[in-house]
Amino acid sequence: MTKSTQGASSRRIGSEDSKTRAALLEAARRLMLEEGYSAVTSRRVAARAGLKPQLVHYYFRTMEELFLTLFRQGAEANLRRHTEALASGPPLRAIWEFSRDPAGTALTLEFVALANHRKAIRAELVAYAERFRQLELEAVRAALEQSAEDPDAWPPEALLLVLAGVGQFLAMEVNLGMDTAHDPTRAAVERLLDRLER
Amino acid sequence: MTKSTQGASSRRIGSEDSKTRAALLEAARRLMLEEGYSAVTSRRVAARAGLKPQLVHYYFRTMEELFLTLFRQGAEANLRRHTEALASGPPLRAIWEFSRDPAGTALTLEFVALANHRKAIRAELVAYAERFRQLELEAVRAALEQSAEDPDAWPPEALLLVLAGVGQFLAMEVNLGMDTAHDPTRAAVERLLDRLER
DNA sequence: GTCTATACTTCGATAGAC
DNA sequence: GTCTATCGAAGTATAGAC
Repeated sequence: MTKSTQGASSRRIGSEDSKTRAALLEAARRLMLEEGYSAVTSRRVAARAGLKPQLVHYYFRTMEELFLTLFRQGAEANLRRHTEALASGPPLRAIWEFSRDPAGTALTLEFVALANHRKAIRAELVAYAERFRQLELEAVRAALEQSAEDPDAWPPEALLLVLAGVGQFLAMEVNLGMDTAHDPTRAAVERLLDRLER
Repeated sequence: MTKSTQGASSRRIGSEDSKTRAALLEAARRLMLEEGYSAVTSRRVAARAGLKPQLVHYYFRTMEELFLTLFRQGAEANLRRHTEALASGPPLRAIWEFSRDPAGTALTLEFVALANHRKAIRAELVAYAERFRQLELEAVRAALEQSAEDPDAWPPEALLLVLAGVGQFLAMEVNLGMDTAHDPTRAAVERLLDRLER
């Protein structure tokens, strides 16, 4: 279902557990974070890893395949970490902290920009985003049931999107070097969380 | 202060009110919206406008100058429209509608991604973002003074960032084709606005 | 004031050597 | 299984012709 009808290009490809391949992925990840997705070219990735450019196309059929691999790797890791965080502490706070993390948000934003005009990447991104949403939604529902809050005023869906939306918005601005109106906003959200959790 | 110490390149540049120049800018805007900033290359912009690639560099010293011009144009127009909207109707609703507009958000997102690794563009984007924030903050303050809401629980700063953050977040997801949990969130925000305005 | 001929660099990708 | 030689297309930018 994944490598089906596409570019019959029968070129040979390197094994998935190659050390070189891992180095290329790591170089790509850093480049993307530091200079944006458009800096992730075969030549620059290779240079960053101290390798020859052609190696990128030995381990990845196309640049898109490299992007997809990079995204899946990060998304799976995040999914694991987030699942654990939701289980081991107050879940609403976990969602808030996760959403407002600047480094994570920077990478996400690059992938969203990329996804906006690359079909395959959008499909992958949306699929993972839905998994995150369901995971978080369950956690928020459980948390709200234990609180004395009126669920009609702010249903779990709305509370989740407020935490995620405001968190990511703040993180995005922090990455740009902005902080106007951030302090009172963070404080207000923290008060809300205090009221809802414990 | 703007075109100071930089690339002494004494090349001649076309006049700002040229029809060709406007066509190039319009082509660039469309490309950026439809395929992202990385599709905005001199060759593609020209092709889109039905012109020769070299013309891009006659009207703009560098591609960055084209991006800056494009951004300023849109930002100024938005500033005018938004100022008007804030004055002519319920301001909190105006902010909410403005923030959750998918087309506007798509362009903004591209510029943010671009700004994350281009100094000059970041400076320009941050400057305009601050002007927007001050403008909106005044409007929110005025609106809250007329409502019976407790200003300590949700100060103007926090209310503004919730409306802007959640709105943009929803718009971003809409652009990706997502809508899970959107309806209850929109409804909750609308109820809040109903309570605060009128 | 407007546009073109042209130079040089970097891009993704493949076929074939070890 | 791993890497290199090489190609054609596309990128930015400049100098100079009209």
